[in-house]
Amino acid sequence: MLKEKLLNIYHRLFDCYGPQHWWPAEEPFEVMVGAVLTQSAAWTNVEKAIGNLRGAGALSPEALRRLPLSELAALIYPSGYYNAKSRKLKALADYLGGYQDDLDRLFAVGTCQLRRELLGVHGIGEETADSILLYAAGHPVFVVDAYTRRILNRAGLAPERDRYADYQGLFMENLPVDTGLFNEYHALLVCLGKNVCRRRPLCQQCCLNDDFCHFVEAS
DNA sequence: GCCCAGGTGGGTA
DNA sequence: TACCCACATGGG
Repeated sequence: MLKEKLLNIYHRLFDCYGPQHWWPAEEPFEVMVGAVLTQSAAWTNVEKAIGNLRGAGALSPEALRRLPLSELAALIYPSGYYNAKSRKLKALADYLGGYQDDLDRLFAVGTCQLRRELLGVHGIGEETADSILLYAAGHPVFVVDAYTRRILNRAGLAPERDRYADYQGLFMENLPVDTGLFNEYHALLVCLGKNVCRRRPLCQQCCLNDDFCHFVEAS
């Protein structure tokens, strides 16, 4: 029942919005940087920050390690929380140094161990770790973000406990464990979240007025 | 001027 | 474990 609902929602979203081609980045390291910078920030601001990094030739672990903290903060200024995020990017770059910046080697680490390691890095929490696992490393883990929670709650499919792992389990225990599916599904949820009730949380009123019902409640 | 965006870490009870 | 708060820019 739940399996069918989740798959139904996915197919409706895909039919409406089409493939999302996530993550919007040119290479895995850019995905990792973007995953940190997008924390509680609008993606348009993140794009500016990444553009600054690229323009400064700072879009590599080695360059980030070499760059003074204050200069890094200045480059990522548009993404907000620039002091906090510059420290986070330094921590990420330091961590990658332990793998000689060899991302292929890093991504070859088992999913569970890699996730534990990522969570041990300052500034990488569950969503950021999973975004890196899925969109940079290609491991089949489902990413849970604010949109995912809101939409699931609105659909009456909220798990018993309001915790990251419980939302994640809902998808991973009821869908085929498939990187491509998880990639597209999460991207489509974000797309729906941005297109519906953009200026406010999903609510009773908007459910009556927008196309949210079309995707979720009718599933 | 106010609200919010693809969160996380640290402190406190 | 469960809250609370700091962290900050830019678009609607």
